[in-house]
Amino acid sequence: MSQQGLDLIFEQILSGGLVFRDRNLLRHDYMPATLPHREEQIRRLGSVLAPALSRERVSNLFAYGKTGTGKTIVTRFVLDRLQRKAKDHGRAVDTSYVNCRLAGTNYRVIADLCRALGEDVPFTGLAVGELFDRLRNALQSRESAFLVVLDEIDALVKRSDDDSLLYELTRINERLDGGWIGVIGISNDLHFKDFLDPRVLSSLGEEELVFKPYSSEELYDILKDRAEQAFQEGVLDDGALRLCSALAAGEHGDARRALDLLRVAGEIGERAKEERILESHVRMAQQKVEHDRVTEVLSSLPLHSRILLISVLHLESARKESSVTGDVYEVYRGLCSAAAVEPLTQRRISGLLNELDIMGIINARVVSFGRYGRTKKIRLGVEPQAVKSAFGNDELVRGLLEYAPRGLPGHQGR
DNA sequence: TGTCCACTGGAAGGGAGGGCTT
DNA sequence: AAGCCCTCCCTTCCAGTGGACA
Repeated sequence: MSQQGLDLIFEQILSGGLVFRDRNLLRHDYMPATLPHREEQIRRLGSVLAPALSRERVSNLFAYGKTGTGKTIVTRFVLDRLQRKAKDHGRAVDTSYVNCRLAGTNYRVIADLCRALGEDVPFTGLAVGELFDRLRNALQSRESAFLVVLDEIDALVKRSDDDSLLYELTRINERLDGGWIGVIGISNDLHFKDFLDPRVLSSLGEEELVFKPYSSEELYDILKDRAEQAFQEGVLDDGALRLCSALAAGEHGDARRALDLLRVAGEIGERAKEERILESHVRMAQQKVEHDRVTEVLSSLPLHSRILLISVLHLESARKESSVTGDVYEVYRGLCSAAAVEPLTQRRISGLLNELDIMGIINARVVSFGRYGRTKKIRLGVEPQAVKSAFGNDELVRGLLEYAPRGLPGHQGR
């Protein structure tokens, strides 16, 4: 491309481009001035948290609903307004937002909370009890209200199979006479409550807030609101907007998904130098969004999961039917020895297969063959081509893609 | 009706890699 | 440096299981 051509692209982007006026409005972390169809939840959450302004303790709250139903943005929205109000009136309200799935462990969640209060803590090494002490001391010395948002709180409980963190957090106020802590738990698993200790549940679930999936019409309103400012006038076809809403509504009313589709559709049109964004662009966007998700997940897989996935791939291309755990494990061991890698045990592989299943990369189903035992039937859940291209950069694994394990077709499936 | 297969999945624990306090 | 305590990733052990078969 000539330097002039490149210059032109940059200029176009700087002037907002032919398609977009401001594409950032279509990102899901963008905070709009209003949140359509969530007035009820905003009011409820606002009234639960309002006492914080006068330093009174607030009830803990538990918000649940599926992904993209506005839980996170509503919470952030209300906290943001609350903090502004507090500032106007010279009151101190500290807030912290932690995504428990990203944080990963109890330790890291509390460490994040400590840091939000200005307490410097190491990323590992301390006893959890010690961290709690530090958190308590920080709260005590600040004498402020501390509102904590624990997003994807279910990940924490399920992973560590231990809700002591939540128990301690909800009880921390009992031993404080200066500041206090209010917990807002967010979960997209509606059955999450079943995992909780009744004591935690009664304390955390003092208030409950439910986020229903958006309907297609509601999504349309949300998208229209943002699209009007995000796109240049007259660029976006109304049919494209309707299709985005309908597709996302089909996927449990996910606003995040709808915004992604719209943004990617715009970008596809922009790159093709189209003057209008039509339904066809949304269809292409849908494919691209899915492809990107798979590629991202695949490229973040650790070595053994990669070898395992290649084993499934080999079996599937050799047989055209689903394989069982034992067969997959055998091929996996073969590949490991070809790559001079120490294989993991079958128990561990069984766990990895479950993980791949949850991610949607394979489909695994427990079946019984009666006299011939009980096992998992395993099929690849993504396009073989996607696996090959995602692993293309991995020298070690790329060799295994070409490697033909011995005795594959002769080994009959049942 | 009992047996038996090929696993599944829970539980416990080891050890590597890390940091803290004394 | 020693003694703790943490997480992460893994192994070992083993009870449990659905359903075809004798």
